[in-house]
Amino acid sequence: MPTITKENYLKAIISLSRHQQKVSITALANKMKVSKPTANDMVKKMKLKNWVVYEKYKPLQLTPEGQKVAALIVRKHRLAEIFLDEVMGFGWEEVHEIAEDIEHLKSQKFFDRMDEILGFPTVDPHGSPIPDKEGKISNLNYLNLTALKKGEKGILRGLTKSNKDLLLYLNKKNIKLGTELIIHDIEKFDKSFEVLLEDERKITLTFDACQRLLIEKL
Amino acid sequence: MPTITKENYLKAIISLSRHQQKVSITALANKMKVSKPTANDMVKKMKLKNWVVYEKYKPLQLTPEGQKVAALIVRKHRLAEIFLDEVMGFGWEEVHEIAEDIEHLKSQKFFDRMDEILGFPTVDPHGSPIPDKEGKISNLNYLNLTALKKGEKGILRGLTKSNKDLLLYLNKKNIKLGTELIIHDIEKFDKSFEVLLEDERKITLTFDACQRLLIEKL
DNA sequence: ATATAAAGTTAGTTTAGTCTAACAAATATA
DNA sequence: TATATTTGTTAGACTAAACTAACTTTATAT
Repeated sequence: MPTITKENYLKAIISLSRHQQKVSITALANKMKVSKPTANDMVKKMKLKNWVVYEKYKPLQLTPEGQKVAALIVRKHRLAEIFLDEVMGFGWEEVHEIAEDIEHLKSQKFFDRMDEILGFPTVDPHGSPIPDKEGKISNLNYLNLTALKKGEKGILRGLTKSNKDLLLYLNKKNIKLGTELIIHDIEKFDKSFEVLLEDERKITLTFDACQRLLIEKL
Repeated sequence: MPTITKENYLKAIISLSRHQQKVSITALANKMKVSKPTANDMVKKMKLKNWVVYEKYKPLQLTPEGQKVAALIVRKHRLAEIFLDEVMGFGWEEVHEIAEDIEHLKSQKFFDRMDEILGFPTVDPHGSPIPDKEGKISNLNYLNLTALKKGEKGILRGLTKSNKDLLLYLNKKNIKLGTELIIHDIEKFDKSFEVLLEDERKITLTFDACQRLLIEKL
């Protein structure tokens, strides 16, 4: 049984390995806001549980077993997020923090019932996929908005590296999951995107913002 | 900030002091399923936090401060129970276990929203009162069913010392919170109660069962 | 290629929560 | 009342998760 602490280390590792598949002790320590020796010790313990591949002085990686345990926590997190949003009426920008807490609950029944109430969703309100009960992640491979060319059309399906500010920004512009976007123009000098929305509004998104939007191309 | 462990000790103490106002170390150790030295140490720590009044070799008691902290956990527990029952469709007999886990969540917002969704209830599905946000318990002083005399009428408002078997038993007889009961007769030799229900059914309840039913007298 | 910086490790300490073994105090009972 | 039993305490040890200080490897940069 993973403790809450170890669950959080696992989450930190998968989160870090989304951007670089090999993870350093220092990166992990920073993410977890602990000292390097603490992260080091914990990695050794996780190795004993066969959750990570690790050799002294080398970067670490999750084992398939570690990935599964991690995916099941992510599953709980994301189900909680949708539940908070859709059933309890919390805003898109406040669900993450509460879900951080809920994801560590042990009751399997509780999450199964959420899943059922929500109609067995496969993507959460941030648009990220929800691992199934076996920890398998269906890879829907969405594109980055910056991969689209002038004139192309897509639907917002998710966000990467989402944070409060991005969520509030999108909320303000009334852009949600499912919103249809057409690339009207791309400004050469700063790579900003002029995007046309369903309701005919034309808005400008910085390149940085576009990099965070996951799109299903139409 | 109470840790989850200390929260559970507090809950154990209020639970024990419902039946005897002074609580012994041994009773606490048994309730928490830990050794006596462990309970002893913990009581010392709780004394430092000013949650209990305690002198060596004497029974212990919660301070007003300890009572408040405990009441706020009970509040979370009971809100969770109703939410699980009414919103998530769990059965009356399965909510307790899940709520044991949920009650330790830190997010105030989460419980406030539950409270709102449920219409600010003052009694939980087991019929026990819900402490308010300040930890105050409105004492509705319900009577024990055994306090009623032949011919008297009451409404089931709660249960004491409820357990799975009692809940299943009442479920089977279709007795719920709010069910109206009339004392039809009291059997002298075993003190069992013959009770008339709203739907004209006449059922027999053992004295033991009656002792667990909290009634609002009409 | 060597020196410096960055990254990782070891050793020793701390706090929370748990244990067992042994002893002391309070209570019950012959 | 004296003894036995129950209850409570002390002492010492363990594990998980954290820390700092000091040292070793590996990487980087003249």
